[in-house]
Amino acid sequence: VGRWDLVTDPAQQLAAKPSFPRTARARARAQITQEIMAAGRRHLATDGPAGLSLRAIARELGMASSAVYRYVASRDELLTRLIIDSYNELGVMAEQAEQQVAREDFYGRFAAACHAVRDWSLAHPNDYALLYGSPVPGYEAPEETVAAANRVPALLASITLEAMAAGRLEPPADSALPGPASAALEPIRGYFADATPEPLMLGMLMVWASLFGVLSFEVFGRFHQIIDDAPALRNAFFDECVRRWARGVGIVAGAAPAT
Amino acid sequence: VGRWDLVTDPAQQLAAKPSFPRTARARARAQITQEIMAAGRRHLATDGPAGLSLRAIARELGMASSAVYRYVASRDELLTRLIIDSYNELGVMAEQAEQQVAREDFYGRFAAACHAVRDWSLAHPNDYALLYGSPVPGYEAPEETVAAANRVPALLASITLEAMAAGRLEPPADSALPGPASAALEPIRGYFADATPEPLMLGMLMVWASLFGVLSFEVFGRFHQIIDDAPALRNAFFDECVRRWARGVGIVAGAAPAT
DNA sequence: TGTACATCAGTGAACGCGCGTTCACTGATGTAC
DNA sequence: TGTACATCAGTGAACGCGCGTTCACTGATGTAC
Repeated sequence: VGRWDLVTDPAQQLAAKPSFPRTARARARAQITQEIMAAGRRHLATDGPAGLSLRAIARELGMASSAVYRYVASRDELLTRLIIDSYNELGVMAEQAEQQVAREDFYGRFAAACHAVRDWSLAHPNDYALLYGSPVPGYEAPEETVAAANRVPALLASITLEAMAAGRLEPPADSALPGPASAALEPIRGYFADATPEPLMLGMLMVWASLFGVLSFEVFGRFHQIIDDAPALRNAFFDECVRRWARGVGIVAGAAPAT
Repeated sequence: VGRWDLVTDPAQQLAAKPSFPRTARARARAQITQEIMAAGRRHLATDGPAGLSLRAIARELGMASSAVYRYVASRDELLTRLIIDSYNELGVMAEQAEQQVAREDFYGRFAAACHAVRDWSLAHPNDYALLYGSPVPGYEAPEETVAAANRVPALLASITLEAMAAGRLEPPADSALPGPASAALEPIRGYFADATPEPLMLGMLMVWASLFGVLSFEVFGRFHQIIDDAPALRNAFFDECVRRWARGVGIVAGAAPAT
């Protein structure tokens, strides 16, 4: 199914460092590093990325501000690590939820992934803002982040592509893309099999963007006084969105599974 | 067409203050106020909302930092005014573009509005971030902003509703919403005529969210290495998005205008 | 098992910077008679 | 038209706060022989 599965395994990333700390020092180091990250995420949650401060973290952990530099090279490096962590946490959430649905229930898998993304986003609004909100001024995300960032779109795409391979996509009556629109997809063409129809590729991109469009609105409070705040109703609204997104790529709820 | 036209007229807002400055003092005041706002937007553009600083603005205008307080009560007040200004600028852009299309060309009007929003967003990425990016930590947008914020969704909705009234909507085969999804729409029901089908209302919300979802991705650089960076191709991609959004609410390109 | 040396965590002071906001004050502009 | 008073713009110093990062240093932990 192409290059989508380039997605890095978080376990693999950790394995880059010696797999388990042997000495007391190494163990302490691992633990404190984690405490720093956790404190960082807590600060993110109250002050936003611009307010993330090494000094504040040091204060919270009861150490001198200079001591943090034993664990983290700079504020930007900490940001990068927090970003990668969050992307992976979100990705794992979505992948696990999707795994628990019967393989041939493509709509169910799609919906499970979307809902998992939403649940994580609502539960971690500031981590969400870090990933999908305004870029942090003066901070340029390094390439290490892209693999983690791709997990969710890769998951949604692979569900769709598997459904297509299984002949279970209800082809939406989309005519071929006009030339320039087709050319616009050039950078990602390599990710897909040649047989993948371009309108479907475009549909997948739109699903991805729309999903995070709706979630941004919901997480950032822009649905206030527009959609009822009650969680059950919000959820029902989102359900309808999922249904339409799925339909947009030809995945239809309740389509007869292979018997 | 309901309450959508509650939208405040920016001219009206200005008219709250004496319409035209008579004395030299008043004229100077108006001008300097505008310079402060302009400098504010420039700073927003380089440092983001969290970096908006009254001192920096004062420095840029060559005045003492305390002098700014003659014009602006606080940093938050300045933020609010910048937000309202930006919303109105964006709204005016979209409305003007939409106005230049023949009234019975509903798809054209819809597309013109979407493209105008996009053009403004790409031209003013940091103003865009202020309006549609992460909320500014510690800042709560006051109610005065909502009227201005509603201009764009109101415009898109009114195009759709006019098309419906003109019998020019190709009704998408959407079944009625399930109960909870229907209940979720309660807060906005009053904005629409009773005859407005609920799936259409939901469709309009999704258009709104998806539009800004795609724009956030584009403005914040998340399409980099995914969609070709060439402006013409980006534009073609967006065109396709517009087509699908329009179709989602039953507005079809090239549908025969009334003859 | 014991010792000598290297590594590393953590300290506290310092540098140099920025911020929002207040306050007492000067001097110019506007207004009422 | 001229004068007396009120209004307002703008100053500069100050308060109290925060930040990232560096540096020389102490003392504990790890390692090679």
